[in-house]
Amino acid sequence: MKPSVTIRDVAHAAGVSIQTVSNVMHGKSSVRADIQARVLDVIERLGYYPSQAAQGLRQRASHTLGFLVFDPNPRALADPVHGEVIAGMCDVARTHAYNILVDTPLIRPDAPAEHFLRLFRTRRIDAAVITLSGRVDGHDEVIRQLVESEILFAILEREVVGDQVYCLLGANYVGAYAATRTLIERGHTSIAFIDSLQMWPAVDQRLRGYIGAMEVHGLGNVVRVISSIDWSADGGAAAMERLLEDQTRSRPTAILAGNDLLAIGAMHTIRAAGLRIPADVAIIGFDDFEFTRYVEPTLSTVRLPSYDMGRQAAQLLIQHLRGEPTTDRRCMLPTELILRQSV
Amino acid sequence: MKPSVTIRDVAHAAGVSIQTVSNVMHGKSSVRADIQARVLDVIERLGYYPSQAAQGLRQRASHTLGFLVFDPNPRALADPVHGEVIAGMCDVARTHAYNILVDTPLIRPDAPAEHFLRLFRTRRIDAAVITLSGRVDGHDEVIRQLVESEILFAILEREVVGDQVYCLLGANYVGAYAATRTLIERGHTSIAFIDSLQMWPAVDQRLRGYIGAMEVHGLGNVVRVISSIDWSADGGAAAMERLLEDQTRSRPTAILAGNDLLAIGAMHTIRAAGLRIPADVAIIGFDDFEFTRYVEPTLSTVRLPSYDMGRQAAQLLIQHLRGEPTTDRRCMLPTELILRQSV
DNA sequence: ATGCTTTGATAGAACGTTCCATAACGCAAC
DNA sequence: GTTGCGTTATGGAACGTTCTATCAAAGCAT
Repeated sequence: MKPSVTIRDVAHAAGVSIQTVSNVMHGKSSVRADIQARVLDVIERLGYYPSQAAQGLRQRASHTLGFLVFDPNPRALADPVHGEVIAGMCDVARTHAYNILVDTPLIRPDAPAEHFLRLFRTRRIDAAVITLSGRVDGHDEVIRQLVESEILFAILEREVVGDQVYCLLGANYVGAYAATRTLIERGHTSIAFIDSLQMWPAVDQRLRGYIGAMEVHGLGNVVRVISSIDWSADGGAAAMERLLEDQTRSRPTAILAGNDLLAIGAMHTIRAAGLRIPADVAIIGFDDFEFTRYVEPTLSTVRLPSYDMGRQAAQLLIQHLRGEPTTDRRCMLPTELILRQSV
Repeated sequence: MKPSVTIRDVAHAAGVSIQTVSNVMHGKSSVRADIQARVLDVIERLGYYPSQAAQGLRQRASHTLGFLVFDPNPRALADPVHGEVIAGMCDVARTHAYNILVDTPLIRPDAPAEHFLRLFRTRRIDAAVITLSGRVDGHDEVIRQLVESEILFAILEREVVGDQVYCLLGANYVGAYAATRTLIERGHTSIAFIDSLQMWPAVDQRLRGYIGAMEVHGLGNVVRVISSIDWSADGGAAAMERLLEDQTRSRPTAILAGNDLLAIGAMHTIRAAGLRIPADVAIIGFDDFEFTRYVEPTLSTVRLPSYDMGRQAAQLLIQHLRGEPTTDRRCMLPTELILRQSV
């Protein structure tokens, strides 16, 4: 490791003061044109890059945003949805000379938010995008601690009130409404919704969107909801079985599933029962997982704006950090209905 | 933002010197037990967290590893394989008090590696795990620049020589060999390999593993390779069509595909031709994409140790940074053959 | 020429930590 | 009571930058 070039070296080589070099780098104060050119030339020649640590120390800012996934599963970061969020954050961060740090916490039951808070307290990150996924009991407690710590963060798919909190929400209600309406417009009148017992706030809105559309189109009295025990394909398959076995009501001709995994499970059950998709039963999922494009028939779904959420969240946080005015603390981003063969 | 507690505050409140507090935090030099207890108590009470920036400045180390994806596609980070690597890195990093910074570069044709190098030069990261994916012409040039810059990094699925370079490789040869042997053991004698014209070093090894197994089992004269134009499912489907149309040779009864996307495309073609999987044609893919578990029939595949690669890479880099001896610069991790319904 | 404003350059003090060398301490041995 | 020695504690410098305030020079109207 060769000793690195400092601002002092540049100043000396260019025959100016340290401060002048700093001014040239930031363009804050005005510098005479010929001196500026000389300094820039020296910077280029010596290969000077300012030390991030020194800048951070002096400016009391790390110019780094965190992406923090609160999930006990160590592989949670591999979720493609998270990947899209990170990609969106990176895009925005890069244009503002910010960096992205990612982490999943070591969850200690007695202090669940400790690991996250440490990143703020040590001033490793200035702000963070936080998402709580997986089955953890302490979600509300974590949020409480984060809000209490007066830390700047954005949270995905959750309504949280706080002075320094931004909420990024997908338009789950609208998405489910549009999906349901589309099914109705195509002539379906018997449409069921596959829910999950495993809580996830965004899905409440999906359920409501489904119910809303049914009611508006005069189908409020045939609303039909069945719950899977979890978010797995197996759970979806089991729920679908119960739906088909129920002799008290006519077989649904269309399904809206709470997410794509439930949908894929339901598809297996439907075909195993000798029914055709979409001829006998049409189906729409939620989330646009990668596999929706590769199953047969390809699965229609409601796509969440994960990438845009990442972009928007990073944008808001950086604006806030710079003291620029930001739009509302609550930001809803549009979903997209993707129709494929299953409808 | 309330002013943060500094080491000076702690020292003052505990009636000791700054240096003693530092010693207590790091346990380097020995501190008398009663004083240690008193200092720890004050740290706890005041909520002292050392400033990462100040530590980094003084120690000339950021205690941060980068995960850098060289890919022109801004959403490249959303690739689940990358997600697994990140997750693995995070796990290891956390236990050593390191952090993970992720980035994709803004690729300037004249200076492709510039964006990465800047992260090192500004001492934002101490080392990095680098992966080059997607179709970029300048891959070799990037690697050349990185090696030349005498930077510490690990690279995935690529053989690179350099004093400060670690290569993390999946056992592609062995994986392909095992998959082919399994097919042969199940009685297949006409086995084709679907390759891709789009280069990707790891796949050369897969092809060789296939050929190797064929030759060892006396099938060297019926080796059959067909190339897709790219890594897409459509490309795989087209390649499979050509394979079926070829009247000069008997129809293959088993397929080994260069990756899962090619495999999924091939599956569509096979079924469209009225053939059954696996009864008429068995198939094994590569990479274990998520969708392999949800297609029908479920796809057998060779799983790469992405998560372990992330772990191992982070481990090696941190050891190197600490001056501890490391194992070989070239580290090959085992693949896993996952047999599902398609065989 | 004189005073007043503007522009450009600079010196010196922070920022919060760790490294280095030195000083104080306690205790046993002479 | 001095000497010697190992153990603990500390003061001051350094890390590389930016902030604040000051100062010199130059421009402009009177």
